[in-house]
Amino acid sequence: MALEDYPRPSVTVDVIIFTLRGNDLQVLLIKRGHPPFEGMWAIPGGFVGIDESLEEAALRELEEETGVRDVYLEQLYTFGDPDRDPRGRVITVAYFALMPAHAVQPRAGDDAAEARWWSVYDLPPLAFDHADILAYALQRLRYKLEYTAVGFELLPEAFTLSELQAAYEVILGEKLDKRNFRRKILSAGVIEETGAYRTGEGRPAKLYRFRDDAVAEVKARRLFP
Amino acid sequence: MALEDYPRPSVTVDVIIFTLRGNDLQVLLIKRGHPPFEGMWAIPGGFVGIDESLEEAALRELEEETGVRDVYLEQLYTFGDPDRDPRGRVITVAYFALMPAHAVQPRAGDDAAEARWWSVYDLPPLAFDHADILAYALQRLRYKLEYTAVGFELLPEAFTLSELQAAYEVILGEKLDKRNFRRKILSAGVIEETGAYRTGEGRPAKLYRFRDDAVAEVKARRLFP
DNA sequence: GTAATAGTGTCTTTAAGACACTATTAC
DNA sequence: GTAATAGTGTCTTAAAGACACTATTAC
Repeated sequence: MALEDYPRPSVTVDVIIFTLRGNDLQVLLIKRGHPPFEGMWAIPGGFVGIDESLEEAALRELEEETGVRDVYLEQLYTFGDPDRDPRGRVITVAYFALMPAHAVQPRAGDDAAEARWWSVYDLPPLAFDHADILAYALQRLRYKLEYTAVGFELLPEAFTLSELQAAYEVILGEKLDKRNFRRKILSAGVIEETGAYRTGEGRPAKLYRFRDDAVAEVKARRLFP
Repeated sequence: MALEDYPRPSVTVDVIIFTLRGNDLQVLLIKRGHPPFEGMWAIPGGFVGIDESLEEAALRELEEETGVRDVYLEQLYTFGDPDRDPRGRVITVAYFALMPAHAVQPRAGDDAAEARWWSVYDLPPLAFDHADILAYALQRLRYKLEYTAVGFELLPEAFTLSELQAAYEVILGEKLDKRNFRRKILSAGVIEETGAYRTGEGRPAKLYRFRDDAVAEVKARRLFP
């Protein structure tokens, strides 16, 4: 039996793009310029080219929306409910991306009337099943934050420990103890001083950078030894 | 632009079916009865029906190969390299399933000449990119074993602590300390005595069962507090 | 000096990891 | 009794979590 004998679904990639702006965790959404769900906000995405890998398609969409290519990108999950798109059978492979806010000025792509950042804590109604996809992406981001060093992907190259702590607090949605936070992050050996300081109100703060030679994954505590 | 204006790939699901047999971690493979890769071993799978969700397709494949439906099933990853299938563009959504060995007698499905269990530690050459998929599935299984209770899905309803420990050892590929293992698993509160004993050679052993009301996920040790 | 933010140390509790012997059964 | 397997406890070390004050700057 040949490939053509089976009905083929359409396949898209959707890319949830997270960033930190103004001490808030935000996500890039586009306002749909065409039906279905015209005028509603949606996760940016598009069809996978027939000669393009899934990751290439995700990188292409990312670049179309943000002009940026060199960021953290990870496959999240594949959503394939038969009725998730009113136009027909569309399976979407969701990715999520992390980028520092300064790196990017959002642009509206072809199909979008408008593109802007939204706080993950104050989202508009979303098209398709995109609310579910975004909720899952946020859960995964929080989870990874706790046992890997992906958090640094959201910060500029140099940052203070207070800024880093604030980033963790806004993503996790909880307050952290300053002394424990510093002890743990410094003993993990994943950051180093740049030698410079950030001045402003109050005492100047040491600037740090992420060490990309650092082994950034911590062994989960085993449930069973 | 309508859906039909974009070229559509074929979409399949592949299901990596793990079990424990004879103190070995094994996986169900089928011998391909048709080209491409005719005569080679492959992960069971098939095309997604046009009105079928991805999970339904995976459950259907699972049932075709094993006759079993009510087992642990989890989406693993979606593989979509443009040249992973010589017939054309085929994207596959991989799932993995865990089942106790006694539950199942493998059956060859339509496309398969033969189906049998293989030790994950002694696999034949595999068709397509299935060696990569299987390696990734094994990595994920080991990882999940350490911080969730999925391991029980591979065991019969009642088991002894020695059997449970042997299962963990064969999956993780390392020896575990008996006293520490028992202390940890009992204090986790995820199993309970059935009241019965297993007799055989040596001292009879208490039988346990998994408590499905148990909260079976342990907080990973945070890299950052 | 005041306001604002950076930076620092100790104690308690909990879990991990190393380690060796006794108990119960069939024969 | 012997062979075979089940079952049990303690000590040391490492990390988590709770907790409050001093240091440095701009004004």
